[in-house]
Amino acid sequence: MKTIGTLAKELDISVETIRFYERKGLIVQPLKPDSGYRMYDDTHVSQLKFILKAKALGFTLDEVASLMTMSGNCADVESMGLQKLKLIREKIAILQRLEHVIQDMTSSCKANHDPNSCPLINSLN
Amino acid sequence: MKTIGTLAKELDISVETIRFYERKGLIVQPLKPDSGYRMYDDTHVSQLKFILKAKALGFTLDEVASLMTMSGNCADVESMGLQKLKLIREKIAILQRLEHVIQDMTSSCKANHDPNSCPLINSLN
DNA sequence: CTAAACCCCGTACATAGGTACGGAGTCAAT
DNA sequence: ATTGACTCCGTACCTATGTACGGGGTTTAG
Repeated sequence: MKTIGTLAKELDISVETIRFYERKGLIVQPLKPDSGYRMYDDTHVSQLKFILKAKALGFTLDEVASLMTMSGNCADVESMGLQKLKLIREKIAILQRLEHVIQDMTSSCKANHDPNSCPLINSLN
Repeated sequence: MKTIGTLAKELDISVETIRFYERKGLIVQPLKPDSGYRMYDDTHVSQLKFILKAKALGFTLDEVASLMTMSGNCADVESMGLQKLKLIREKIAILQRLEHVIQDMTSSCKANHDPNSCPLINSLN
């Protein structure tokens, strides 16, 4: 059993973040003995690790909450994963188009020798 | 000379957005004759188009503001473009890693026939 | 002339995911 | 027993980019 500060240090997040997740309903408030202090055990640790991993995969906190209640239904989980995958691929496509546009623009800057004009700016005009 | 509503419609943005850009210092408040109404001409139109194009390339409003004052210095503009390019490429790399991870996870969901466990959830635990 | 449509300004609200603050209670070490 | 570190709670604040509201003045069409 550890206090919130110890847990926070262990997971490398802030105390406030843990309390925030609790308020959001992502984790249940743990037992608070006489002291009134939250006391956490390994169950809480793995719950929080789950949240952090899912977050790292790009799931929003609301989605993480869904994932946690969904654990029984693999099909639902898969569908959520596929949806996220679609979103990720769309984002990649957009960014790659931007990459090319800006690549071209900066290349023309590099090739430019006219001090009185900037091709990048010009292409925005 | 057009009023703010006409301009907004022409650019397909809201009146509030134009006023917001003005407050942010991206555009200068235009002349306001007797009526007190903002009156815009083609200069304002092209300024706003510039902003919208730069925004579409992923520049933040603060960066757009810099770009607008930077127009004389092509090297500075290029450097900002390159910086943005770097950021875009980093984002792409992260998303591609995520893409593969989630792809693998959902694939193992599809291959799963155990109704009592979900590989995606398991890999988060 | 009147009513609808438009514009003014300042301010509050929205999102997502936290972060910070302040006053009070508790715990651990000396 | 005191001191410093820790925790409690509720609430306000933060970023970025707008959006919405409300009470008032203006313009324009009929």
